[in-house]
Amino acid sequence: MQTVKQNFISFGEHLRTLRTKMELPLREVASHLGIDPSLLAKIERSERQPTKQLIKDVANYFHVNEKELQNEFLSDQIAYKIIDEEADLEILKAAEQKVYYLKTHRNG
Amino acid sequence: MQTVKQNFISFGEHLRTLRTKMELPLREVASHLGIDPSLLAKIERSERQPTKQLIKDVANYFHVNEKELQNEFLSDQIAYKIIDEEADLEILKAAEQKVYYLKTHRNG
DNA sequence: ACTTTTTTGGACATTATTTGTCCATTTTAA
DNA sequence: TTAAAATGGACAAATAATGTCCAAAAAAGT
Repeated sequence: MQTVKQNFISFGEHLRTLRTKMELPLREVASHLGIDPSLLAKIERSERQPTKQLIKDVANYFHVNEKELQNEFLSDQIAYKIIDEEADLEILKAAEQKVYYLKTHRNG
Repeated sequence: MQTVKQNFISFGEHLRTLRTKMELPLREVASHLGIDPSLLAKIERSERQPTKQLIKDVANYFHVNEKELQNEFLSDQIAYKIIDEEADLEILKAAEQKVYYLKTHRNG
């Protein structure tokens, strides 16, 4: 049996899942991460954004892959942006092309 | 013959193309747009971001589609973000799924 | 070569946005 | 019903972005 990855879950929701599965209160986890419990709660609810350092700390604390968490957070940001700019999903394809273009044309 | 759309061109580059094709100096266009020539230059070079109002003004001034310019700018932002976070292009798919998910789950 | 116009780019004050904390209130569970 | 946990608003502090001014560099014109 393998884990089914639901990649429409936000970083915050994922974080909350990790925490609640271990039955830890905000207080406990926040303390280990060196932040205020209220801030942790806000991050879980996507009312605040995690810093890179926090993502790293979360990955260490819960023994999950850091890069995966980073990607998760980044895709959140992109999704939210598209929604509140009411943009067409087409722009993702355009963005992809731009990434290719920019990467192949770096330094010249 | 139809126009070939190169959608890896940034908003700024597009703007510069529009301006130079009409052989207008920064001074001239900036004045019509109500901004400093230096700011316009920076926007053309993607050193500053256009406001929504400016995108609208640009669309009017050059008689081009506003929504298209908006999308162009937005895809720039996403592309730049991916590049400087050194993120995997996979996240675009994840973002797309999140958009679907969030849109279908709005209000509940 | 000289002058004028255009463009670039740094410095900087201003404005806007985001962050993290505190604390009161609400919710949950014991 | 009381103790612990979670929420959420307010707010100061930190950070980031904006737009202007101006001097220097580059390009165009004579």
